[in-house]
Amino acid sequence: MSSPTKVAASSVADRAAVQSLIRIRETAAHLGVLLRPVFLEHAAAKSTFDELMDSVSRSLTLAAFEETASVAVTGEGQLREISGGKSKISSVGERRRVCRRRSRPYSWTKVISQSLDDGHTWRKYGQKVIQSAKYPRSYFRCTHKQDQGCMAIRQVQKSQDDPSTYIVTYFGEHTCKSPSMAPQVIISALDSSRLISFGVDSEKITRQAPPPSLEQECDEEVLSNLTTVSLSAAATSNPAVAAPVAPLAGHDHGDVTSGFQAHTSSVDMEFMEGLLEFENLLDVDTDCFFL
DNA sequence: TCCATTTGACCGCT
DNA sequence: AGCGGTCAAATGGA
Repeated sequence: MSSPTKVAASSVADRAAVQSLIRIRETAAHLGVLLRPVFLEHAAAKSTFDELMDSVSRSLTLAAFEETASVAVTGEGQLREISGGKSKISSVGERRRVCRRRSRPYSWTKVISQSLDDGHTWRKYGQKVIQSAKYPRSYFRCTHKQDQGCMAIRQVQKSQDDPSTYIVTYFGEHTCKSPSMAPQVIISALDSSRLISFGVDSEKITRQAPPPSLEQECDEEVLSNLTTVSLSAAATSNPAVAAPVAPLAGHDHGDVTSGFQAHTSSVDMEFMEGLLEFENLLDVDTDCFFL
């Protein structure tokens, strides 16, 4: 164990490095958006750009992990109190749970043009008008949260630029055993490889996500945060991601796939919307580790 | 009657 | 204090 001071210093350096990488990626992502028409015509330009984004993403992921790890080592005493702070008990009584974790450091975003059917069944649990956003944001959780403790969550919002497309942000991974598993981005923070992998790896899914108790929402969220998801340009070259799933009638188990139904066609992985989430990695505290 | 969606209110985080 | 995420009662459809 290194001294807390030393680790703290390196943590500051790591953080600065990560922030620089985030800026780089932000800029590159902007560029990517601007060059979209060019990419349509020049596949080579697209693949080069993808490579660039991939490199940045990987660097960012690794740097963020380093930073996260150092926090994990030193941050024991700085654990944020989950249920602490203001625990207002409203007149409604104890209807509300005090413990609601917000931190979801790992996410990835898709911009999809027609279908929101990703092969999973989602249940809408909220909708919110977002400041400075034209369209409201809808909140979905996996239908199997109750029966299988699946903590996958997604947010859907119409694109302001192109209302015919939706910006879908996923949080956590599916641990449910849905027969219509869509490709998932899976990695365990405890996985020594620390690599980003796209595609289905059912072994990892089942192994890393012990079915949590349904009454332990807070702990469940900690578990879900263990899933490291990084949006990588490599995803665009992965057919499994580019062509998610066949519609397969959408409804398995008799559940209704929530949201705006249509048929899947093109799925573009976009980085823009995922960038800010990545910054959350900086704020990831020891909640993400079993300590 | 059951289940998904809607929506206002609550609450965490910055 | 304000914004965004979540809860849960109300509502509606099958």
